[in-house]
Amino acid sequence: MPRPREFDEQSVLNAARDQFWATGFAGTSMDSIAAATGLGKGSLYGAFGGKRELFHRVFDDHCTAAIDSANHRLGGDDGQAFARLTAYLLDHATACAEPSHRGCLLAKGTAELSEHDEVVSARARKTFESINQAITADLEACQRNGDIDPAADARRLAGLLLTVHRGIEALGKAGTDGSTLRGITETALAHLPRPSR
Amino acid sequence: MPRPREFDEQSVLNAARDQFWATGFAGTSMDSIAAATGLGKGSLYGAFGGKRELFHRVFDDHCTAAIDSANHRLGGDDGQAFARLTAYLLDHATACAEPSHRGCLLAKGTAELSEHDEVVSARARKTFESINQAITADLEACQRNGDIDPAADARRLAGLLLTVHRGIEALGKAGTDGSTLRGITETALAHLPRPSR
DNA sequence: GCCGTTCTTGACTGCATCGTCCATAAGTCG
DNA sequence: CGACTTATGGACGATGCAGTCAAGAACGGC
Repeated sequence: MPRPREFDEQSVLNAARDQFWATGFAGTSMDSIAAATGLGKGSLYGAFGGKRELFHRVFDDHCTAAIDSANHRLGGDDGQAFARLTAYLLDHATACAEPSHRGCLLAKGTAELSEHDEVVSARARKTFESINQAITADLEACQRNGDIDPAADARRLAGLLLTVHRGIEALGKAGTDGSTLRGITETALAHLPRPSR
Repeated sequence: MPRPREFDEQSVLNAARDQFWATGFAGTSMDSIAAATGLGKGSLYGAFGGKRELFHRVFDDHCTAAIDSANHRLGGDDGQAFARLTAYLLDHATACAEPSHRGCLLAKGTAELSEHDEVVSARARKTFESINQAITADLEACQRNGDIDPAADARRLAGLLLTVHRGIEALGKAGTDGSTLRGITETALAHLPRPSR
């Protein structure tokens, strides 16, 4: 019985995400989002509630996508676990050095809002934890494959690699070049404990 | 012959820094800075030029302080280089987990503005490079002291440790607890190459 | 004491912004 | 077809914002 929505919710969320991504939360106006999506502001407020709620929604979707990507890229149990880990981290280093790379919305949003918005910080924390688990599972597969010392604590190593992942993001945002970022990633991978054999 | 300034420039800069630190560049108004310092807006504009110039000034001072701190904490050549490095990184991990820790202005400013402000990104890049050099020098001292494999590439290792340093900052902002952050730091230090002896 | 120079204060301008409201359009069910 | 429910789009009000300006205050030199 209701009148159906005329817009595609997902594409509106994508447009909003791009705006927040480019100019941050405080730097983005609802008017600019309305202009970017073609919607009237009434529709925006009616559908999403307000600026903060809209951001939460976008942020949440983005975190989910990041977790899915990590699980997808690192999952599997076919003897290629170490190669997958290497590719995951090196691709990230390369992507972070792209001039067009806007920096992870996860990082930007956390930096800007986590201090004042518990919703954002809790979501970021859970996201990091999920990515950590994905890396941990991959490292455990590496241990079964004989690529990593089975005596090592996979979870601690995963924490270190996640930290490097986030640090690469931070350095990339300052414009550090891609070969440097890849070199750092390679150094991190090279110093993982190998089986003593 | 001119009328002298009534305010202390440094304390005004500190107040402005705290405002930017707490609410970011876009989220901070010149009115709030004026209120925090007690100055009229005319004085602010007269003394510093404008919002962006004021931020640049604050950011620059903050970067200088970060570099000085790294040099001071890591410098020396007395056989304690490894202990200094450990303390530098562990203290940072502890500080990042403090609820009151606002996250490094360097990280927040870079995340928010580096994409659109070449002055900020260039300054951040130089700051990272300077800290990298301080860590490199310390690692070279470690090599001379026999704490690190002298065959290792100190500069590459320093890049990795700087990345971990920045990554800790990012995780801390999401509220990761201190023991986890210290554990990651310890893991990073533990996997540095020791002399083969 | 007087003058010129610089600082201070706060009012002011013009514009951006958040969020609301309402008249209207577009559907659905009976 | 008509009534009802929901979406739309733009105007609107209130507030906030960056930056300017003018009138007066504080100082050093003469």
